[in-house]
Amino acid sequence: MSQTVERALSIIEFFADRPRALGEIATHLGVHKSTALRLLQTLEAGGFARPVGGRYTVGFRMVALAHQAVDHLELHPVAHPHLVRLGDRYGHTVHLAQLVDDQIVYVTKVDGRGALRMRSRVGQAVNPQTSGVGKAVLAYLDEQTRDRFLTRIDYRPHTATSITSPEALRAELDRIAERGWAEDDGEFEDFVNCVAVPVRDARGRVVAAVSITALRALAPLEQLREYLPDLTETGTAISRDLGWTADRRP
Amino acid sequence: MSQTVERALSIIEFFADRPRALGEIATHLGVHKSTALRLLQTLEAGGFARPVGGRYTVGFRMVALAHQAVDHLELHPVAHPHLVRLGDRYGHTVHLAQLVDDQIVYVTKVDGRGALRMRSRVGQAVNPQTSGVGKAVLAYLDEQTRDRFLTRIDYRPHTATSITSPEALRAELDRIAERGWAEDDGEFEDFVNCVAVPVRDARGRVVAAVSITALRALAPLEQLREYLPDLTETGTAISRDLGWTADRRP
DNA sequence: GTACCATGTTGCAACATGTGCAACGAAGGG
DNA sequence: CCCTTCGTTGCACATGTTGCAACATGGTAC
Repeated sequence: MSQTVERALSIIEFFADRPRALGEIATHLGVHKSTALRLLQTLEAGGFARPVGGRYTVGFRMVALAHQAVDHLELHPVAHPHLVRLGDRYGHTVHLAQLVDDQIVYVTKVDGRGALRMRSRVGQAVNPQTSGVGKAVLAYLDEQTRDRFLTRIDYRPHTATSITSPEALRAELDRIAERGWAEDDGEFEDFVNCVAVPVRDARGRVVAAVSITALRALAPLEQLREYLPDLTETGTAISRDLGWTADRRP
Repeated sequence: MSQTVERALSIIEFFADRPRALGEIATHLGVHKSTALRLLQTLEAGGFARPVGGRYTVGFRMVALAHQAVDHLELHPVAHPHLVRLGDRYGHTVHLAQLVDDQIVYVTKVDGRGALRMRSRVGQAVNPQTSGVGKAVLAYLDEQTRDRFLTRIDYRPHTATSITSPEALRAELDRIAERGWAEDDGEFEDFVNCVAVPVRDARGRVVAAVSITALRALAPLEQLREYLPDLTETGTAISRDLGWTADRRP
């Protein structure tokens, strides 16, 4: 493991939050200003840092590479048009989260038409137990993988409706697997709710989930549930585009 | 400048293109496998790399940081809803490109409803002379900045309609400044055309441009020009949201 | 079944590379 | 005009990075 690279990455983490001056960065790392400067110069030369008013931020080369990476995820280009259609029709925020190794990560996001934007971000890992997409994926995982998730989860409640024990979560997941869709009843932020359905790959395994999210004040769960036929159809359409055919259900 | 960090960034560039195996990466850098491995392990630990089937790709932490950075650009959150509205209404691809230092960079992109997607990418620098957004920004720059752009440009033609000399470009920019909008008549790829208008900040300076882009076969320039009243209104609306008022024209 | 090749991984010694220091220049405030 | 603060440069030292050789693993051919 390379100390120098570790420091460089740590710098990026630091100024991604907000632009930072050289001095700040040096003290943050606990190194001499000259050391920080040389790392920054290297990052800047590579387009990973960019000076702005005497401070440094994330450079555009890094942004472009990250977007390129998302485009390369097989799911993103396939699913995107479907999500846009959903967003168009209902005006609420639409998410696609994908199972990647031991995480469930937002891969696409279509903002709703309202003035507020959800805090979620593409590339961010979701809380499996407090989000619709998380539960929609968990519900269909094989025993072993699901258990690995269940034991790693931090069950501290975010809101009054949060699921706070593996047992409760397991029961909820069974219910979800049976009826074919999941919901988030303000379990992460009490003023936000959503409905979600799974997405399958060519081998019939659930690899992702699509959700429609809205402020409770704008569209309560009862209303979101009315979108389920369309949402389910969208989930199936994406699955089909990925090569799935109904008869190959595992 | 740090050689180690340089190598690490070079690795990211390399596997962002497509997933790469350790051996490939080592020979690409011209270093020993063990060296490449340690750099990769560091990148992986920091979430900047991610193993996938014996190869490495861009990690999700890096993606999340890049998205965070774009959200922090003042323009992006302000302009995004306006662009979505345009995309909704016409179904064509909408771009927002911002002037950042000595580059014009795509900051937001709303994909059209067609099956094809434009190759452009958020974070990518645009060709100033062959794109609508590029020319719409150039047209309003102060002499000095504009000239710096004009001399740095590579005037090799991309298509039959490309502008191939500083003189021709300068004339075109004057025309644009006069009428208030720019167009790209297949100057980068002959089957793509677009119209673009400038966006001003609170001080009245042009800092960005919005464009509607479409395949010529789908919507030729004559049709795109019909969107100009709406597009102009959108540009003005974004400018107003940035604090601009018509009387502060410089 | 075995031999072979390609691939990724670890321990170690050598030295190239990154490090902190001190000194300098520039910019801004009292 | 002095003083402080911040970024930048040159240099000597030693720390962290490097390549090597040996090992481990998995796949392929015979």
